[in-house]
Amino acid sequence: MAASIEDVAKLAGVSIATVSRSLRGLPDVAATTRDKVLAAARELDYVASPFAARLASGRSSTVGIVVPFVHRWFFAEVLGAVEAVLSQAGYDLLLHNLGSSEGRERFFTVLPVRKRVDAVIIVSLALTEDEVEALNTLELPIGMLGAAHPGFFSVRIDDVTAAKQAVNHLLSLGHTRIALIGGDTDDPMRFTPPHHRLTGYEQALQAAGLTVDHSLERLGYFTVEGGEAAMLGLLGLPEPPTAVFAESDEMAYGAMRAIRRAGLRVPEDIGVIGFDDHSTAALLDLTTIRQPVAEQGVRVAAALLASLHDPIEPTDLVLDTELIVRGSTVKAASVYAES
Amino acid sequence: MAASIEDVAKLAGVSIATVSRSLRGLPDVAATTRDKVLAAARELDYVASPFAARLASGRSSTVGIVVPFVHRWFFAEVLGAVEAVLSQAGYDLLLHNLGSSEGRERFFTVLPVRKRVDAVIIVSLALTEDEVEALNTLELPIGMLGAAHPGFFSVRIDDVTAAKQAVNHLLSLGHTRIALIGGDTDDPMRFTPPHHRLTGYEQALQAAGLTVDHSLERLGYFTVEGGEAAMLGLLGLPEPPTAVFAESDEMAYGAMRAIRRAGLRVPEDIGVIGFDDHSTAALLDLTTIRQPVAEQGVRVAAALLASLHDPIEPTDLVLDTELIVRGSTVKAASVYAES
DNA sequence: TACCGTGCTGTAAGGATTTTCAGCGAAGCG
DNA sequence: CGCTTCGCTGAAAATCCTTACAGCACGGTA
Repeated sequence: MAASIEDVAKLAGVSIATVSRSLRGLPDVAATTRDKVLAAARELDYVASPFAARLASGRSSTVGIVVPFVHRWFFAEVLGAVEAVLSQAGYDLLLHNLGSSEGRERFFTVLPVRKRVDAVIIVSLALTEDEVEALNTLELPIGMLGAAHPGFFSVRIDDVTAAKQAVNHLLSLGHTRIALIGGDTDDPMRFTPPHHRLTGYEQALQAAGLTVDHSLERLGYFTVEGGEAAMLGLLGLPEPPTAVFAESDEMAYGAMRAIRRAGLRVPEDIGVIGFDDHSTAALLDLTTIRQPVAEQGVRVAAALLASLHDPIEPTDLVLDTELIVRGSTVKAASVYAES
Repeated sequence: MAASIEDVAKLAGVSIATVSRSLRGLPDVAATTRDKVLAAARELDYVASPFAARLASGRSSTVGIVVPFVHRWFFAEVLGAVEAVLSQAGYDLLLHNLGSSEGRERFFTVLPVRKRVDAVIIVSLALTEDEVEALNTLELPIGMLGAAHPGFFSVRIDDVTAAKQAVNHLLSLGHTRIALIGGDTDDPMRFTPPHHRLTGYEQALQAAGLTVDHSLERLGYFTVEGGEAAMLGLLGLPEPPTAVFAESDEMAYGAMRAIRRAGLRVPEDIGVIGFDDHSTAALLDLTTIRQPVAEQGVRVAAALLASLHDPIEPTDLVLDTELIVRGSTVKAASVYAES
């Protein structure tokens, strides 16, 4: 049988109230008393029951995180960063993986985090008004990552600007026929990136005095296969593009594969730029836009922890992205492209 | 203010005990009574406080999962599978990411899952006796994934056999000088795979009547860079290998890069086989050994849930691996290898 | 008719903390 | 020296459920 606070109190010769205070490092405990308590606790190998503590205090020492797909690189990376911050602060992490739009719907109707977390992190979801309302009924600090919503604290990158960064890089190399391979802007999961990156793409072209050719915009799935299919479509055009901006590295990989299978070279015939700086981007020598993934995770987590003490204002923190130039846009020592 | 069980009882005109029973679907409640209670609960938007329930019942409805590095592909994949099973059963998932050997040590000394989970899943860790002892003090059902330990339930693949599968494939192609690029068998994180795969590699060679040449065994990091460095070493040998078995797809990627940078071709000059069937393996046209990752997750999770009702025996469940032949060992339409 | 089981329901005892409030001795102050 | 303040400690209420047990009404059995 595990020891209870009463056993510790008895052994230390104090009341349970004093044990509680000592163990939690509260003030108003004499140093000698505290030492006695700590010694007793150590001897009995005592740990407070978190559930009893949570029930009594009303605080759960837990934060919930909601991600669309844990197994995808971006989300797994975020999760790792968030977990590190929280566990170090003594907080538990309650993971909710949506997996599909049904899962998403279930989450927002059931709200399985109710009465069990102190704060919630929402990753990469563009919230509907109903969802916002549902979240508000929780009356908890909410942190968003990778998307923003008025009234909520958020950490993200500026997808519009980042997309411009990508397109401008292609423009600076002299390309004028630049295609876009992106995610479906009508995606039921309502990711924000596709929409914003498409906007950035179009704005960059217009700013350069080019007209937007919608036949060069291919929207589909956020996967390698999706990128490949989209590229095949582009290659079939009477006048194919000379460069492609893919909204994710994975789509870029698919595009590169399609280009090479068609007997063309990257970057000589068609330049490719991706987005994310996925861990394999360097390997595949893909030029891309790097976004600080772990940092975004650390920032939301830290902000939420802080908000538990003194409420913070719902700011929208925008982190910088960085252009990483590699061999898929600029002729260089591209291992896979060399003969 | 959120409604309490008492409010529901009052509204439904029954006692709180009946409310509790009704809401949890226990028998011994008249159908009409239950309906009244459910209606009242719905009207008040009532959800039981999990902490009060846990304190009163002694059950936590939570299972803890311990992974070395969440952000790595394999673990993220496992996590997703486990979460799906648990959340569907109404269980919470408490994530613990070790991150380093210090993190590992901290976990096993502090045992942060104490008094807060009903079961624990340990992923890919070869446990020391001290760690086993620590886990046993928890007196909880323990499930292992990707490793086994007598006395514990486990789900895994047979790394020795899988490694033989890989080497036999190379042998069947006529290779006789086959190198190994693997993980450090003295890794402080004590992953099991490196050790077993090395064993399988050696056994396969011996079974084929070949002598094991230790200069062809390169053990380092489980990363792209590690694989590349190892391959460089092999290429520098007086008589380089004609084929390489890498213990992970990522190391295989590194090896392929090193080979191509040296001006050699895959698979014509050197064949490469990996391990895992990582999501990018198809993209890079890498022959590999596929292991059922999600299935392992589903199996442990399900087994542990079952063990909460009636204790199961500590079986060791071994799932099959599968050889996936692609262009890195057999001349085919390898996109990146073509001139 | 007396008795017994059956099917439901309610009462009340936990469960293990946190936290409020009262209290006590000692020190400080005038 | 008397009174206040301060520092520390303990008693007990509060947190919100689950569950053992007792009890009640009713139909069935002997």
